[in-house]
Formats: sequence, C-alpha cells, structure tokens
Amino acid sequence: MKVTRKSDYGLRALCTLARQYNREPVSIGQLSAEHKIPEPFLEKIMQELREHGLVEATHGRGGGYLLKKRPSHISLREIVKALDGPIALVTCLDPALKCAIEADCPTSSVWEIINQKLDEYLASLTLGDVMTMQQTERVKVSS
Amino acid sequence: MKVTRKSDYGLRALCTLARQYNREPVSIGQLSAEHKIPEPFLEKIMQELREHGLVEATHGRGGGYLLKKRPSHISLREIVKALDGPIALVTCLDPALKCAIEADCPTSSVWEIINQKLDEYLASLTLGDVMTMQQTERVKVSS
DNA sequence: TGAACTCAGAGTATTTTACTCGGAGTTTGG
DNA sequence: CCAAACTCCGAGTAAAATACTCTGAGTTCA
Repeated sequence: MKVTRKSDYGLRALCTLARQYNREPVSIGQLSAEHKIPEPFLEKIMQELREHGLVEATHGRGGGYLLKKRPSHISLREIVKALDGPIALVTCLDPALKCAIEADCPTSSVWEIINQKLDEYLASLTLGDVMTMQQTERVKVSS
Repeated sequence: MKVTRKSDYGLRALCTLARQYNREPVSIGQLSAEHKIPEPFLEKIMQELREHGLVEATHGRGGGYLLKKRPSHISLREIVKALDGPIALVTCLDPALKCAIEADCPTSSVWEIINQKLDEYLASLTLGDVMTMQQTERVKVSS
C-alpha cells in the first residue's frame, strides 16, 4: 500500500517546475540538488514524465525541463500513473476482468470499489493544489 | 500502490470465517483448499490475524479458526493493518513526523491527506459489507 | 570545439514480498 | 494412551519489484 519513490520524487520535481512555470527550463542537476534526489535516477523519472506528456525538455546548454500544462491541469492521478503504472490495488485487478484465483471471488468487488475511490480522489487533486497546500503549510509553521 | 497478497488472501479467508460465524472452526487445510492459497503461507497469515485479535484458534483435532468479533465489527482497515502494517502511502510518512529528505518538503501535506482519506475509507468498510457485496454481485451474475 | 544539457538502453544492488520447512505443543477419537 | 489432525513458532529461501547506476551518443549554444 505504497506509492513508489519514483512518484514521490517525481512529484517533488514537478513542484519545482510548477514554481518555474513560464520561466526558464530547469535542469536535472538543479532539480536533483534541490530535492536531494540521485541524479541518474531523476533523469529516468523525468524521461518518463516526458514520454507521458507531462513535461517537455529543451536540449543542449541552458536546457532542461518545463511543465507542458498548467499546474492546475495536471492531476496526481496522471503523475502516479505515469510513474507507477495504472492504479491496481490488488494484483488480481491488474489484467482486469476476472480474478485468476477464484471464479466466484468474494473480494474482488470491494477492492474494485476502493481502487476506484482512490483513483477518483487522485484525479481530483492537481499540482496546483499541492502548491497551495505547501503555502498554507508554510504559513502555519512560521506563525 | 498495492495491497499485498497477504491482505488479499487474508480477506478471502476471513470471508469464509464470516460465513461460518458461530459455527464450527475452520482449519487451514479447508481454507487453503477453498481459496487455493498455499497452506504454509496461509498458516502465517492466520497467525498474524490471531495476534491482532481478529480471529481465535482452537487447537488439536477438529480445531481451526473462528472470527473473534462479528463480521460487521471488523473493518478492512484492521485487516490490512494487521497484515501489511500501518497504512503509509509514502515511505516518508512511516516513521511519521518529519520528512527525512527535505526540511520544507513540498509534498508531505498531500500524501498525508490522501493517506488519511484512504485510511478513513478502509475503516468505514467491514467484513459484513464485503459479504453483502458478494451477495449482490452473485445476484447480478446469475440474473 | 567543448561545456552543459538530454536521450536511450542495458545493467546491478537492495529491499520487499511470497512462500517453505522442521520440530514442538495441543486436543480428541478410537 | 496413542496416533491423527490440528495449531504454533522461528528461521530460512526464492522470486519479483524497486531503486538505483553506467555508458555512450545526440543536441544546443557560446
């Protein structure tokens, strides 16, 4: 019942890109330094995010990554799905359709429902929301 | 973002025990046969469920497991927590308190909120609910 | 041209999950 | 009272997923 580090790291990096939205591209080096993420690992992560159309990269000197959409148009669901694959709480649900273990599986219905709830909830939260949460958190701490 | 097989298997077994509530104890052999779960593995699972007070065992010939509480008093949260440990979507949340990576972590708030939502939702569903879902599912299929 | 970037694919290390094994203790029917 | 049918407990192993690394190549720009 865990989100992988990939999603965790990925979200952190995307937060920085959200802050820099409509500004200069941000390089892997900068991102990994800011969030203390191993560089080559983050490189992979950013590549996957690009392949899924969440960010775009500019090559060469001065290059780096930029968000491809507005922060409020990028849902956590997209991010997690891009990095961890489709959300499937139980292995049985993954190739979808029918349970491979039991014909009349007593549990598939519940897992399915929970899975859907989670999916919906992740879809309802955006990078924009994450940013504002961080803001209010900061206010709370400093006050 | 997965529930382990332990929780999956465990829930299946508990369904059988719920059906047999207030009847004869059910042995590992029966349970593993019904749900096609490897016997020694299920044994471990049942032990953990017992240690967490969800089932009780009677020893010796004719022995086996019984639910310790009414099905409607056993939440999915308890079950998953017993078998997969406390629900912590992100590793950072596990030892709780502060993020080990960043002081001013931009993402901890969201994960925490999602985590809590999931936790609440699992707490709201009981073994009893699972049983009735299975019933209605069966009706749907046969009609 | 070379420094600062990303790209792509293969490879490795670590951790977690899934599962096994062996021996000991308990209960009950014959 | 003994053997069969159970659970208990602790340690151990196999397989799969995760978390990373490495290398060499292509791109852009000062």
